[in-house]
Amino acid sequence: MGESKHISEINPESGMNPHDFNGRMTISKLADSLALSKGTVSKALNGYCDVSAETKKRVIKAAKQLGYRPLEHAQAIRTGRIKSIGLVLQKDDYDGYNFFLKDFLIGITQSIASLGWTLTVASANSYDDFQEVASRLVEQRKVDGFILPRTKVYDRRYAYLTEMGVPNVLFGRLHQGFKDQDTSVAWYDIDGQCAFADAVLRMSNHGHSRIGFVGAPSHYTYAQIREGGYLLGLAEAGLPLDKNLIVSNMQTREDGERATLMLLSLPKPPTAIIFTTDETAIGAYTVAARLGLKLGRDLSISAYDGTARGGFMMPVLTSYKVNLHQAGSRLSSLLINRVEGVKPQTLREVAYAEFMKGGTDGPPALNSNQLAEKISQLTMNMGNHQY
Amino acid sequence: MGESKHISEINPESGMNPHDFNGRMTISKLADSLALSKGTVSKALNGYCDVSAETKKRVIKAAKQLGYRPLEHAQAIRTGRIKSIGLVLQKDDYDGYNFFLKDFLIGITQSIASLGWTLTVASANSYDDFQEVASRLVEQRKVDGFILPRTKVYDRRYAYLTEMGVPNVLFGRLHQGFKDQDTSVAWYDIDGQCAFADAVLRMSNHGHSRIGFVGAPSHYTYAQIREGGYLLGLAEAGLPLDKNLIVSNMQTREDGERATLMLLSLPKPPTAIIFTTDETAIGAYTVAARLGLKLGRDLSISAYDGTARGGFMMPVLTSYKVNLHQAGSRLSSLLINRVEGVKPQTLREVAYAEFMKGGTDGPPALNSNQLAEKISQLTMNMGNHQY
DNA sequence: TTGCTTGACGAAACCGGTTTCGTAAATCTA
DNA sequence: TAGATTTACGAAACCGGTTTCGTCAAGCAA
Repeated sequence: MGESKHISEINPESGMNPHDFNGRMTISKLADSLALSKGTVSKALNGYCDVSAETKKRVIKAAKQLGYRPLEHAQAIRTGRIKSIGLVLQKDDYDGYNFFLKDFLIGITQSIASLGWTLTVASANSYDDFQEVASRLVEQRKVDGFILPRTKVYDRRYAYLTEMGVPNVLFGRLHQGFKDQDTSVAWYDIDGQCAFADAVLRMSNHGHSRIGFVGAPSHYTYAQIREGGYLLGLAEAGLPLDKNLIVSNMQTREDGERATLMLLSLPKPPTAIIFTTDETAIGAYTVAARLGLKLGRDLSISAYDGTARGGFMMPVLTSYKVNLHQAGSRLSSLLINRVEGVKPQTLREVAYAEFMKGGTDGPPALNSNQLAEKISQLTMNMGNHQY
Repeated sequence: MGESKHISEINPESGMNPHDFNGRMTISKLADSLALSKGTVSKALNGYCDVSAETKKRVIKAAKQLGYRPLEHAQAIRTGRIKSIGLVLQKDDYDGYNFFLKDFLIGITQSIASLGWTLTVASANSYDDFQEVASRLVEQRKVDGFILPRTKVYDRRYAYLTEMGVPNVLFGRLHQGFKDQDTSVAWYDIDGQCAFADAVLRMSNHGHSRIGFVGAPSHYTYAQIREGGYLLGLAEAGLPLDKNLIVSNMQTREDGERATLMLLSLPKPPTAIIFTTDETAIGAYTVAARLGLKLGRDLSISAYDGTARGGFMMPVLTSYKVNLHQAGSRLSSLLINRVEGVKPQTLREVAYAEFMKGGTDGPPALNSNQLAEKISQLTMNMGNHQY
């Protein structure tokens, strides 16, 4: 906030010396060297049709030779396009993606770099804050559009951006009945349904008939989809649905502990539990250790995400691995298309998670009754004072 | 790559409707409403001294009322400042920070948002690639300077940027003898030396006299500094230095396993091991489990980083927690100062890691000889075929 | 041949800012 | 009070691009 400025104040100690870049090739210099006007050069480079094919070739060749690259923010003041993708991290978001954020970011940046686009990262404290952060970025033209990770069933970020006419692509789908669902939503999703159906079938094939499910907060679309997969899997395996075996709205590791405990305390406990996320599944390790149950034998579990920390556990957590590098890459590609005016209806993709066999699932050593018996003995021995 | 463009081609389906923002307050409109020239308004807003104090007040007030905010990339074409910080993620970087990347990014973005700066994230495949990525960002004026995480002893990124006159701030220090060390380096570091000296003292206070050390790749400055802390701690505790107790250049969890095994196979094994990173320390869990050693009793370990996955382990890993949110915040502040011409000599800060007591350290149940005895028995029983 | 298109380019306006420079009025000297 | 400075602002150039518009020459049909 300098109160005064003079020409002489230009600081020679300043880190960036503007003169370093005075040799930069500008469109005017390029035009001079071609004996054309800069308008014509601009038009040639941007593919306007009122420039002859021959001239276009000459210009493009010279541009390459002389290393001309337009200054994108100079273009932007006219075109309104800054060639930048926005990603807003939410501080209050409890996400396993944290563990793979680097993969995701590299996926995005690698795929956009060759197109001359960049990634602008911002952060918000909450969903409400998002609105402010996003509008600042858009008004300041820092960003042409947004990738919206962790889609909620009714996603206010999507609603807000779409209303403002700001391009966006969802990582995950919306609720079926969400307004404009059919016309203006672009998304990329990794299908949880088939993965969870598969998980149930695997457990069933191991010989489990009572299979529990630990769900995520239901405002996330993925939570509903994965639960749907669980139900589908039960149906396909010919197993009855027992609502007591479903615990919903679990998110943290501690939630996972509680959920595991609740399920194992049932009169007829499940011999296998399928967790919506690796995070909650980790909670089962603690409970199993306390109860003296061996995972993969006394109790089978499997999860979804395929995060590194599942691989750190002993035994390694059986899970479905999500390719976040690819997700970042595809999402940014979809968004760029969206910014360039492609209709959202055509910008929808589904990918699939990859099964990663760990050591936490296997044939049940005990049936449900035996397991209940064992648990009650064990907790008795422990004086039952912990629970 | 449209081969031709016509006015009529403006796509009404295009996501971003430029007209949405035509209502934006520009400096010209602001000037009109004040009956001043836009030059004067610009000068008033930028604190030039040839505008009367009264006019300045009027202008600033009106700007606030009308919600005027300059378009930063329009300013940039004249000033050369885009008010953006660059961060290049390296794909080949094996880093524990991955687990805290979100914290780090939020730390950066939160502290710069209020100043109107943004964060531009890019990625490179290697240190060589860094040069290309960085120069593209600078030439295109996408970025005013860089935060350089994971400083190496001889950091080529720093050398390159400094030579090009591009502002940068290191996360970590350089080697003492690095050229320009004293004049042109700005950095933020979390001091590992005192943490590792402290770790040794704690183990010593527990009653350990043979304390091992597992080091990180020595081209990282932090590896040298932390090892220095270990040596300092031994001296302070009055313990002799036994070079057999030091294993260097370890990075992954598997490295940690190997290192632990090597140390425990010594004729006089350490009863405590201090790991440079959480990552390598995790490897000790596997080895301890295999050998039937109870961490925190038969073998004590402590580490550094304080990553979440240390907290997931059982028992919880004793570690020193690094505040990456704060690091991001301070680094960006230092960089902005650097960009604005503050001399690097004054842009150096040290912070300290916080001790996090877990369950992996405690008084030794066995002395070194007893431990060796136990290990040899255990490995015998296992038929010794695994090693 | 004449008149009408069309093609291909340049001049100039424009985008939203910053900065230089000129100058009238106010203030200060002598 | 005249002359010299300052003060405070406007006009206009400028940054590096894009886009509109005018125009001239070539090509076309009548």
